[in-house]
Amino acid sequence: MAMASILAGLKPVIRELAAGETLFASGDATRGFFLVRRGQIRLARFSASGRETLLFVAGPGERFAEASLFVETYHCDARAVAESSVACFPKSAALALLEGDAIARLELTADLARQVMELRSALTLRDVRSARERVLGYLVARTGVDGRTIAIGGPLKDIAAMIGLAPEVLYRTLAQLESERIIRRGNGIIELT
Amino acid sequence: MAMASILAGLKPVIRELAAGETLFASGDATRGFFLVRRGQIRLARFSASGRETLLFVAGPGERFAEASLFVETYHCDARAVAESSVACFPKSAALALLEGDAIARLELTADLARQVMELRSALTLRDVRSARERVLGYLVARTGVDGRTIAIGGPLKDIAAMIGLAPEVLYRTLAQLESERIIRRGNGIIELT
DNA sequence: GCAACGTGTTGATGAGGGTCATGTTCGTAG
DNA sequence: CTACGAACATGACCCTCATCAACACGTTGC
Repeated sequence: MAMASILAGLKPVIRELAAGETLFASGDATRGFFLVRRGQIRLARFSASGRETLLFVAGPGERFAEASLFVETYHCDARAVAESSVACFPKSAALALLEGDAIARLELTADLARQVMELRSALTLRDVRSARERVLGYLVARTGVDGRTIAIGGPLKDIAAMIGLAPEVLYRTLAQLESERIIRRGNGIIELT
Repeated sequence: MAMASILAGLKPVIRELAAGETLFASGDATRGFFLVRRGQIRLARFSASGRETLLFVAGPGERFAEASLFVETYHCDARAVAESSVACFPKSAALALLEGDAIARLELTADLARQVMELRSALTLRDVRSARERVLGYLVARTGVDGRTIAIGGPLKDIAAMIGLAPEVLYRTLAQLESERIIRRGNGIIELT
């Protein structure tokens, strides 16, 4: 991951969380940003009326609350869905690194810019109503340099969640595309024809 | 807008585009990032098979291709949907400013972080299947400091597009919420009760 | 004044994906 | 080797949202 060399310059504090435990709450003073090592952290916001808005569910390898580096208090609640382990990168050290190290600075900015691009792509993909077209759009966007093959890392149901489809619908759609010879599947690989 | 003071340090090149005109194409050397002044710019990617993936449609006041500052070539096509005017902020000047000016640097990074947060919120909102809950989630997320009122800028159909609903569905949902006394509407304002 | 246009609004309809149920395959722990 | 669970797969049903249609309303143009 691009952030590795940045993170290497910081001393994260490892924090273990039980299922349901709160990492931080809305209004708390920001301590820094986090990286999920194990488990899942759920970021949500509660409105005045008590209604909950789910913002993000961070899984292993994912960072969250990066934007907290630039604000004084957290604007959402972070709670562990399951028993989890997170690395906490303190705000002061991260900002100091951002001030002093030109490489780290460019890297963080570039990484954020890349995230913006990816998120925009993901968001636009959701505008595609048809499951068939959405799946095809996802596959096309994820083709490697040859423009034909897609490596499947992890279970299909995760992909389904990522593109906003029920797992069954993704299974069905892939099966249909395969029967129409539009894709070929095998061994963690999908190939467009 | 947060970027205003950054942008002030650069000398944008104003470019007028006719409807359908191409601003840049995939593979072109990156010139910088852009700000839409008037019209709409459509960012899309074409796969090897000719299939198109829509990435983003930037409207007035929106920037795009910020990530191009950190890569050598554009990874998508930018075409004007309608007759448009864009400001082009040259890559070299933006990067130099990012190197030299600590304030501008923090501002750009903070702005990108904020965008990441917003995009994540928008993406998560799409996971809400029910139109009713999605609209409520959007409203709650957009409440001002009082936690009750939402200012409506622009037509409702734009909001519908933003949250991924057909305009009719949004009209209906708002009407229903109003009839249930959950919201009140009037004069470009929606109030939660 | 009227026509043209876009937004907002509501009704009727249908297709498409969600959900539930059931079964199969595969990997892994024991 | 077996047992168990998770992912994968597929069938059936249903509900919801997209779509089409018709219309009201305000604005702009001539």
